[in-house]
Amino acid sequence: MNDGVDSWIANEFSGVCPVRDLLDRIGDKWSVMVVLRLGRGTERFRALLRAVDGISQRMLTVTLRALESDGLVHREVFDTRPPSVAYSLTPLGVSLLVHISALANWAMEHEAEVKEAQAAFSAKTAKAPSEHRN
Amino acid sequence: MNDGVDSWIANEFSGVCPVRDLLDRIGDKWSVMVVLRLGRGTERFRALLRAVDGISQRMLTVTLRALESDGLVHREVFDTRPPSVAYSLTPLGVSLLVHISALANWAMEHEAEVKEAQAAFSAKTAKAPSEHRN
DNA sequence: CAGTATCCGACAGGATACTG
DNA sequence: CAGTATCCTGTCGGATACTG
Repeated sequence: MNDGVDSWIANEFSGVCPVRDLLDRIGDKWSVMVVLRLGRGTERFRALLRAVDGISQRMLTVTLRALESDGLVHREVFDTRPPSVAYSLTPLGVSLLVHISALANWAMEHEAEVKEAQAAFSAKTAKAPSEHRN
Repeated sequence: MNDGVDSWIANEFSGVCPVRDLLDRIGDKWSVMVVLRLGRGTERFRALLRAVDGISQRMLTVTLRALESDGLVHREVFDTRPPSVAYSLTPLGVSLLVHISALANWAMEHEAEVKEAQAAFSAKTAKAPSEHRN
């Protein structure tokens, strides 16, 4: 199953690698959120803007362009009045969505564990340094 | 399978969500690379520094601290001369590694498709704008 | 509605020097 | 070796205003 990554990691691991590329793309602030949302189905610009909470118009445009250029998102323009543009996942995008969803699920399942670990870590580091209070 | 994310997306999708949190953590430049590398087994600071190509000493420290505080990485100090510190994945880290590896594999499998899409996109956008040459 | 163009602040992260 | 402390730059991304 993991033979692909495994062998790659075993050899040189880094330098020029597809994982770095992938992260440089969808590792940004919004890509994953947009892909997840589009996983529900085709959606228009405005709708996405409202759905993906906190994203600015500019960043939605930028993100969609990037995803489109990577072949993950399909953009279809309808010459209506007022103009309308629909975005949807390409088959490639769907194939990625699977893994992203898995990651999202992991995040939800282990949310508590992470918070617990953070609390433990804070407690541990709080007493370690010779407390220099302000 | 996806019912977790799905129902969440269906409701409000965004706002405060575990996926945002996860991305804010491991969505940075190095976390995923380090986790992938540690997936091979315990490794010491220097070794990691050499293995994860391109990372600076500072960023390795910062990244490891973050991963440790999230409970994904375990840090063990050996009081030797010279000092030695070993890093390894916690069970939680391993559970995440599974999905990250899947993503890494996806990246490798679809590397060509993405590049193809990018070429097509460049070609398409190259003629659209009223070429303003430098 | 669906963008594009600017401006700008915040912060991620690289380089370097120093410590136990 | 395994860090910490500083400094400094690039760029990510938010706010705002304008266009077809």
